Amino acid sequence: MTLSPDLPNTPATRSSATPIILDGRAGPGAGPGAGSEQQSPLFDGLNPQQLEAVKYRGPALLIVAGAGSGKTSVLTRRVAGLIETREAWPSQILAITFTNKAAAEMRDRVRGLLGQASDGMWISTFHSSCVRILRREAESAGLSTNFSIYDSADSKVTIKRIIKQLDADTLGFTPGNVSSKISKLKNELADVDSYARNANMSDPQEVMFVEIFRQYTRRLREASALDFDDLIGETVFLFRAFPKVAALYRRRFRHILVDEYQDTNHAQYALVRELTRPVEAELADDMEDQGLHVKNLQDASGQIPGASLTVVGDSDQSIYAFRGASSRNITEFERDFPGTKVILLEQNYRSTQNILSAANAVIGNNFDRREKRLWSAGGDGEKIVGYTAYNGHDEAQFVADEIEVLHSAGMAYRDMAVFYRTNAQTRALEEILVRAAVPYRVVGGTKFYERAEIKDALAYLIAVANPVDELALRRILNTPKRGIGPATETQLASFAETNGISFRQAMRDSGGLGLGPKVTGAILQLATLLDSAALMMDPENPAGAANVSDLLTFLLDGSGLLAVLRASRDAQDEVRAENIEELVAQTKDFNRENPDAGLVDFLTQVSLVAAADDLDDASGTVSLMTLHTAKGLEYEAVFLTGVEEGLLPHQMSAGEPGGPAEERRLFYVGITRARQRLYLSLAMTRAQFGEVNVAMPSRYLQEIPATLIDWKQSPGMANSRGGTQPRALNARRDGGGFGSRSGTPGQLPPAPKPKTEWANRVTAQVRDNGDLTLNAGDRIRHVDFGDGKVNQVTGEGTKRIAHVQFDTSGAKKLLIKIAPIEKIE
DNA sequence: TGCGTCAACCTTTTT
DNA sequence: GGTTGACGCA
Repeated sequence: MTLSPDLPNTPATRSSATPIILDGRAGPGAGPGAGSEQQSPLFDGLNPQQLEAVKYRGPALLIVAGAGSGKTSVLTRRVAGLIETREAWPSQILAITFTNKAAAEMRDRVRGLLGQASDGMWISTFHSSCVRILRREAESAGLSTNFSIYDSADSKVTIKRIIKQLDADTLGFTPGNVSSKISKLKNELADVDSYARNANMSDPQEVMFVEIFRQYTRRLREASALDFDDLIGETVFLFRAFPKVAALYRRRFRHILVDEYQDTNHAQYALVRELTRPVEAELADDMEDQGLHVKNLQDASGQIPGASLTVVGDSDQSIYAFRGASSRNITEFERDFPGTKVILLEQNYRSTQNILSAANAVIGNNFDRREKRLWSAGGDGEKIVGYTAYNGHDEAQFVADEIEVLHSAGMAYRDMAVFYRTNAQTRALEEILVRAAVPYRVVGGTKFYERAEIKDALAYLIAVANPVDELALRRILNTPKRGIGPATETQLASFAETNGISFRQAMRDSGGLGLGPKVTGAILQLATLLDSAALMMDPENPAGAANVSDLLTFLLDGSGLLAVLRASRDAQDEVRAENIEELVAQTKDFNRENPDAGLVDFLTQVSLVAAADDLDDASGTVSLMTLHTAKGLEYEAVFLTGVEEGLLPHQMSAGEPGGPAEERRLFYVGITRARQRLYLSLAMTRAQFGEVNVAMPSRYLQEIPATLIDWKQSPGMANSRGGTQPRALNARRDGGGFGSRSGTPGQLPPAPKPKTEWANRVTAQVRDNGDLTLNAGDRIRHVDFGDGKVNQVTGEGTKRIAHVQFDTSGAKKLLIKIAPIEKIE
């Protein structure tokens, strides 16, 4: 195994001042000697295309960057170059990424290159940039500066209420389909009115949808809230409606860089367009008169030319079409921005040639793409390892075993990742990884800020920050339980509606509603709590201007939210209480890191965290994530699981135009994350909704040349020997068994080393062994693995781990407390 | 109003 | 397999 343990093997340990993409793995031709006239370390070790991409100057630059071709490095050096040569002030640069993590990484790297000189740049996500603009320009935008940001769950709750109120479910409307339709429309910059103008109003379905959309829009406005899509759309509308406001930002940002351009949707495209338009001479002169110093920016005709635009993208990695992303933006870039220079980066510095060959072969099946072939100077490397498991647990066991093999060969856990198509697949993986005592982290999934108890606690903060946010108020109304039921809630809501007052005011006035004294008391108490909390944050109040963590503590104490959870005997509530304490700790961190920031800033940051953002490179654990989350990341070893029909490509994608092609890109993205080792695994049966279904190998597997894969257990083998004869694996497609497509019979060779049949057949069985004590030398019997000898016991308490040599299943680590084992003599 | 039980539905991917 | 909603009872 060539794991090259001597190489600097994590991104985290690399100094950002070194040529990041070209560390010890760089091949010939990429190293020094690419030019001798360069004085700046910015140009060190770049290949000719990269160098050109860093140095080129012009109105528009499109960098078509294949996976692993060093685009982030190019982008950061380009930014640094603009500053170093004094072509731009930091404040004139706007760099946009898709995730906060990518933004943070770019910021760090630029800081590594420039030091303090990088302060003042805007390096952030589309959404964060837009929030920043909208809060600054709230007055023009017709918003309050403290507007709430609704995540998709918030939107769905709101829509659900509207559907219920309108009885629209009888027409087949669900929160899911309505919210995705509204989202699509907003991504196309449509609003209710523009949609209604073109709607077929003789269709009752259509009429109802317009009504839902209208009410949704109204509710958000009344709550002073914007949903995710609004953040972009409203910024575009703001710029279009207020040329003077737009001119401020057009003047300010002279260099705009957009990463992952293939994943921009129409609204984001429009935003980029608006920002890169020139400022008309007349407007520029006005600005000069107001003391805004634009003289040196104006050209001969007096206008301020549009900002220079650099976009980086790869249509082969476009995986967000479902969210309205359109690779049209990248294919039509040259037409949209005349005078564009296009640079292709095809040399890959990440993966072995075997991995790249597989990736190229797979993506080559997508027609209608610009031909691009990744190549590496780093050598073939190991073969891809394939494994066909009996079921999801067996697959997970394979992953766990291989992780341990890699780990004992010297690879750190943090350099390994397990990918899957759907979040539901984590269950089996987690069960096995816990049992096998493999340290892991699930990235994304049920995110911290999406947990119910965290949303409850945050709703208290939101209710203070934005008193008219009815959604937040209704969430906390009876959380923790104070005897305010749905009936009372509805009464308060209609009381507010009929009197034209806010829900919050209705709570304050609830004394006159004739509700029971207990209920009234509870409502008034909550209203008072929120009012005094608001006073704490009021800058006018001399004793006020409390920080976020003080406020949160005050609200938790006053509401009893935390106390109730602590008092509960439910073990789950214990976890929930810990989560809330974690949130308190986070507010303290926030205060420390952002001494000048307030409540609204904290809530904004929380609203915009993405799955990949909480990924901690230093955690020392294996990372588990969806293929979507994996984009932009890289690992020494990658396990791509569930490579089955129905999962990858996913069932749901089959009906959608371009679905299978997008799924193929997803597979491609997964493959290209791997540096040294790639594992592809699938299961013959997979449990779904507690039901076991037969799975077939993914069509994409056949697109990888057989010579690149070393099957430890091939689909064909599993078919012939796994005792599942009637369920011939590829029967539906060609009847010839797996791999006999289009005249290439037996593309997949039989497995070289027939292992013990289903030695790994693993069940989901878990037990609690309580106080079972094991010592080195003991013999044990495992439900799945059979008998074995304990070599060593490590760890303490509930985390004790037995290192066992099984007679037939090899060496494994087991978490003693929950492993299905017993001691034998 | 709260709580228990049962049934339905679910799962694509996410800023 | 796990959550959410409807329904019925205290």
